Amino acid sequence: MSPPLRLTRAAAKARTRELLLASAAQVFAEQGYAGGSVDEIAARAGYTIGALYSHFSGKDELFLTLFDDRVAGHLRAIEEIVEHCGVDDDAAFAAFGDYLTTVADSRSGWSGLESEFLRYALTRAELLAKVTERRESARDAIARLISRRAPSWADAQITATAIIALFEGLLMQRRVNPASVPPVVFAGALRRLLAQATS
Amino acid sequence: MSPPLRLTRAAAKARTRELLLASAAQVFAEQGYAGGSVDEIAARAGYTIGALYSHFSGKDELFLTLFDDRVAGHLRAIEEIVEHCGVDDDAAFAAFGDYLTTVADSRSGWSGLESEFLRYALTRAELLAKVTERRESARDAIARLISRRAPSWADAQITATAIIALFEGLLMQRRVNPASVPPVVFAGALRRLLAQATS
DNA sequence: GTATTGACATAGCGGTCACTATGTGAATTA
DNA sequence: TAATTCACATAGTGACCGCTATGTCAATAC
Repeated sequence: MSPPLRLTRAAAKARTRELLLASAAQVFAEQGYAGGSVDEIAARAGYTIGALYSHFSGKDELFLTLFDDRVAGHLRAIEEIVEHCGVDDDAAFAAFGDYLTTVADSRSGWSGLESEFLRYALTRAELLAKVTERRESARDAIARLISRRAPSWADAQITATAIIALFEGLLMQRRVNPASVPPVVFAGALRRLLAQATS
Repeated sequence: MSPPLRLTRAAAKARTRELLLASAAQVFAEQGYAGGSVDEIAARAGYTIGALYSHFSGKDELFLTLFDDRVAGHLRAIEEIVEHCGVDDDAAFAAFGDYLTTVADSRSGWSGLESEFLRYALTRAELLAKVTERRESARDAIARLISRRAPSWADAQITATAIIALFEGLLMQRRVNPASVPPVVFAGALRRLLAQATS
């Protein structure tokens, strides 16, 4: 079970990379993107910035890698819901609500990070394109999930956007004061957003 | 109509303060809280940092002053809605939706700023208390507006929190891609959030 | 065993930023 | 008019940060 005392070069490198990423996730969660320094990220992983820069081109790429992992996780989770629930919308929505609740419980440190990075990217066209692409893929996965109940694809996309917006905002508020946003709220708000508009 | 060529000392000071605040609002909107520098704020107002620091104790106070003005504006607007619509909930909600739409149109530069500052304040207890106080006063104003339709005051507060969360998130998304969040969405999402939960 | 590679460390560069100590001159007061 | 005040300017200061140039030594290749 314990790691081999001697790792091959490749294995050691992969391990270092993972340690750096885990450290970055921690530091960004605690101090934000602008607030977290690459020195601290490296130090907490047990390395120096030299190591960090031999694995990542810079702070941006470090964050984008974490962002990618996260989006990929969401996509996988949603895909599983779709496969598992088939055409049973109610079950799918319930499972999605549960998923959001779980994420809210376990990843609240990420709250606000995406929007901070998004704002930071606003004035950097290349970066903005990358962030936008990832956000849109997440949005469209949700839109697919709810498209059967929406009048149109465009409407499903807008509702998905609203779901993401709501989720991010609630997550932030939950971080400030957990008591004011019990986890069940996520599922409840989702149900209301998905209710058919009556006019 | 034109300002007097000679201002009294007090009038000149007040004018300087307003110019600095307007400049700060612009710079923060463009570059965020961390990203905007006090030097640039002073320069854009036509002054130097010496002037800025003779009016405000620092960057935090500058932002908090703007934040106060903003919250005060919201409270005033909501109060007007309450007074104007009386017990007619539908009219009040429609007016509130209109208000949100107007704000979305005119103040999208503010998007993300509050949550950035909130996160920044998370590790500064004194600052966090001030920000939280202002946010709660805004939340409670909205909660009062919708309390008649909510099963309890606590529920009204949670719904108000969700409304704020949704609004901030949509505003951010609208800034990234205005086409993806037409203004009418704000009123629509509000209506759905206010719909009675059916189970 | 010798040569080569490359993962990571060390030290520092250039830049920015919030904030301060101090100066100055015009408005105010007496 | 002479003295005083104070709004604002000038010129730093120290700290931090992202990033890079370069060194080192152990793992690998031959």
